[in-house]
Amino acid sequence: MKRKSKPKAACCPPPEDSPDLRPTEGPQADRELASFAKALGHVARVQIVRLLLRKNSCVCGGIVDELPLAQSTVSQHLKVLKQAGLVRGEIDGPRVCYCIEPRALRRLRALVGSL
Amino acid sequence: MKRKSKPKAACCPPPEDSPDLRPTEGPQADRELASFAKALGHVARVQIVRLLLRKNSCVCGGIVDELPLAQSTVSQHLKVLKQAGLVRGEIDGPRVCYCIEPRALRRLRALVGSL
DNA sequence: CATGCCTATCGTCGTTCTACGATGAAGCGC
DNA sequence: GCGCTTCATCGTAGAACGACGATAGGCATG
Repeated sequence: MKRKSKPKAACCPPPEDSPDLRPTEGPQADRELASFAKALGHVARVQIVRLLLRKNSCVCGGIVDELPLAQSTVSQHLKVLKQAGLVRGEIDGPRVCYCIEPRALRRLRALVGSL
Repeated sequence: MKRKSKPKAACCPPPEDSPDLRPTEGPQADRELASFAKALGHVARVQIVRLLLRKNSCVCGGIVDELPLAQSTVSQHLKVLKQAGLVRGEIDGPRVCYCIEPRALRRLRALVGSL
């Protein structure tokens, strides 16, 4: 075998279209929106999200190659995105596969749409 | 006359529906989105935006009464929102009338929608 | 003109963010 | 097992943020 021990077709789950019943207004929604917005409040993190969307298959730390930032800095940005729930990381052997969390993205769109 | 010297029906312009031709991707769009997101990356500022939307007529510093923050702090948050282009302030006699900038909001929705 | 209200700005203090290099932990291949 | 790659974490330094009180300016009212 060349590289990957397990092919593991996709670490990123399919879109899945559950309706999401949570309200888009009220104090809780405000906190949610602020949290998402804060996570996206840095160009590097927006670029990471865009990168993960473009290659809908998830890139690992190949993100580092795309950004003019040190590996540790990128790792920190990924941590922020992960804590905000926008991104998920899955361990795949020696590397980590990051991908967008579609539910969070839909939630964000709903919250922004409510403005 | 009791209070206001000029009735001045609305300092907030009508919705106006110009198409907005700017792209929703690319480095410039990333910076824009990050800038908007940063401005909304604080609960108080989300609440201010929601407040200004609810009373579509624009409240002035009555915002201070609605938030558990000092007047100077609210003023700073308004400044951030204004610099991000999300909000506009118009001087109306002794007070200042703030209102949402609909174009910015639509732009934000478009940018988030492109994710 | 003097007073009072409303707002912006200044100065400050503590916290958080952003970036980096260095170090550590985990897994794969030889 | 040994080394290599990959990623996270630590420690640090400088910048930016968030909050406040105090202060200053603008504009109505008296």
